[in-house]
Amino acid sequence: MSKVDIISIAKALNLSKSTVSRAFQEKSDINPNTRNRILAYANEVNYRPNHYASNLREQKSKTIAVVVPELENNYFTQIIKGAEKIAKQEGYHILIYATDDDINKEREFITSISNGKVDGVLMSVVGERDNHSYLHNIDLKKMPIVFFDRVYDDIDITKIVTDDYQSSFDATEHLILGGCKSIAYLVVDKDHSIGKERALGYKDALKKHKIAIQEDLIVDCSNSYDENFKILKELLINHKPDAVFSSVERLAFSTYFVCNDLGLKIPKDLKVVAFSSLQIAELLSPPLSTVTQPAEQIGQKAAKLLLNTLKGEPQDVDAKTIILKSELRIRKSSQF
Amino acid sequence: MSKVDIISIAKALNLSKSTVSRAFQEKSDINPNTRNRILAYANEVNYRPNHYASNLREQKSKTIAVVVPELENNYFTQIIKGAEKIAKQEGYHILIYATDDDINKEREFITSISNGKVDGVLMSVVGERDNHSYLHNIDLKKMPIVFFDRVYDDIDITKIVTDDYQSSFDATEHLILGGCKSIAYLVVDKDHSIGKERALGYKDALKKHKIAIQEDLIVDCSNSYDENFKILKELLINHKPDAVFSSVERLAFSTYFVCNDLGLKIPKDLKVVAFSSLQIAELLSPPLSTVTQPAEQIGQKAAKLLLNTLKGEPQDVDAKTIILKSELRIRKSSQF
DNA sequence: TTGTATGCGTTATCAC
DNA sequence: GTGATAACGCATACAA
Repeated sequence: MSKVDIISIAKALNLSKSTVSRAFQEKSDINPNTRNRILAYANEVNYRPNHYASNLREQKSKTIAVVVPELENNYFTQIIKGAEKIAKQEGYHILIYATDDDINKEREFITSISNGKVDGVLMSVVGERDNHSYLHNIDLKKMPIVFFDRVYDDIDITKIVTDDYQSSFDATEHLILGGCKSIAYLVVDKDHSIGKERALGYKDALKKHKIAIQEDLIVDCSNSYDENFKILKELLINHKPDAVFSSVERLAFSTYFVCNDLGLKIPKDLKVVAFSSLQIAELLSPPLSTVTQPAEQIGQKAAKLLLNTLKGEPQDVDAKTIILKSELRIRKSSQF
Repeated sequence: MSKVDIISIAKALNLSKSTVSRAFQEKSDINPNTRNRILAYANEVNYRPNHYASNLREQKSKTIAVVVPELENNYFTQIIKGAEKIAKQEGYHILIYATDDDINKEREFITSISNGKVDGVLMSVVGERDNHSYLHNIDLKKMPIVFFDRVYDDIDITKIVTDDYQSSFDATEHLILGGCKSIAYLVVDKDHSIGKERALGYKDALKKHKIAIQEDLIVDCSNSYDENFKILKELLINHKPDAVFSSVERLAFSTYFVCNDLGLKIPKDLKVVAFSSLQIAELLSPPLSTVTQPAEQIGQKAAKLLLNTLKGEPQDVDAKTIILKSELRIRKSSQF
């Protein structure tokens, strides 16, 4: 199989390579006949335009990156699915990257792709606590970024978030109205914007109902499954909360495991509500009450905004931060 | 921010662009001092090598594609995670594509990336029934492909699979030994290599124990959740199997939903075992017995083999098809 | 060790 | 409507 490029095609057909190139462009003044002749021959010799070359020439790769904290989470895979759907419509491909909540990985990845690997980025960031000044070295005109879900507030770009404060407030109030007096709040990174927003909703709901905020019940967990198991076991044994509200899906799973271990019954001994987009929440034992974010919609919206930017359409300045609504789905784990 | 490339750096430092270029290569006879001088300046002006250009020049993109049937499945995300881990070590990036079990999407994607978008591909294919002759037009020397899990038998490339026949046999025998006489087998695409392998294990286990194979109990499902719900409801009502063995995770979920709908109790009224890598299988109601494939390991192995090929290392001819072992994890859903 | 020159395969700008 | 030619930014063979 010898190299087949526009030059070899041109030679075979006694044309110039410019004409051949033109045959593959949408809009160009080329004779329909010659175009067909070229297309037919190209098909015959199985020609594919060379991405390396056209990327260089056009300074774009028709690829966008999606950066998420973790892949093994329905929420993020649904977002990716949503983004992919939109991207595909426009002929874009998706580069995936999981940061595992490590700011170094985030920085290294964004930096490494910042000159010609992708045309733009959708990102849910690692954390605010960490130093994300590396972003100042990125030319956001050249490689636009759209944040979703977890964002850096101080970076002035388009952001898609959900109404974390309100959902959190509602979920907490739901527990209070059912009679809970001692509600634990689980978080992975207290200093993170999302953790903070959600914590605020939780606290304000407590305040509204005149329940004292106990710092002992605000539990900062880790990324290690084993550590979390210990932390939560300690919580349930020593502080005996009557409910757990988890701002992170997997901490709810850990809570279930700890309850099984301790012989605690959900919801009798402990109510549980969690941020989660798990599609089989209904099948858990017991079915898990969730704050479910519109994951696929987030992915679609984010991708649309990014692609609009890439197309050079004017940024909708009034909509720098877009807020989508989550849904509180009450199931047996928080039944009274 | 004016354009910063090796030429502008060269000018600023009174060097030639080749020298500057050399500073960024690992092995090149460049004076350590000049290299440091270049690196320091490059860092100062925030230079990033241009991927478009170096890709074209080197005819590689340091990117591999991972093609999976679906993203919203722990099994595949774990595989991606495994592949990503290996890829990252070698400085490769990952392009993700979900085919949604549509051969057209598979063909279009593979074809579209086949000239310079990626250096190689890891793929779990859509199906055998479908015409996959498009692969003959792909230059597998130029863009090597490694199949995993679901493969096209007739394409002679490296494949990573699990011991589907044996796992299926074991799972079925487990149900028989517990006293089941009427075991339904759920599959999505009967003609698919995996479906066939798994069906064979199921049938041979029945044969060994002198249980007649009933075609009515071999149920071909679809990709639509609603359709599957109907199909399975019909199965449970009209054929009253005492066990269900699902070759696909999500069909087990559907079975759970149908049982809830019909008021059937698992495992009392129906035992369930399924191929699944769900990490919270234990938390389902009831905990789901699974045949669990070594997902992350598959991803790692596949990536390693592909990267070895890309490095030009000799293919291990004895290992064209690598078989990894799955694990039967018996939980309450198939307890007697 | 460094500089010069060339090409990777396209697309775009001109002429014709 | 078509052809010649110049970029795109980098990496290498070769010369110095």
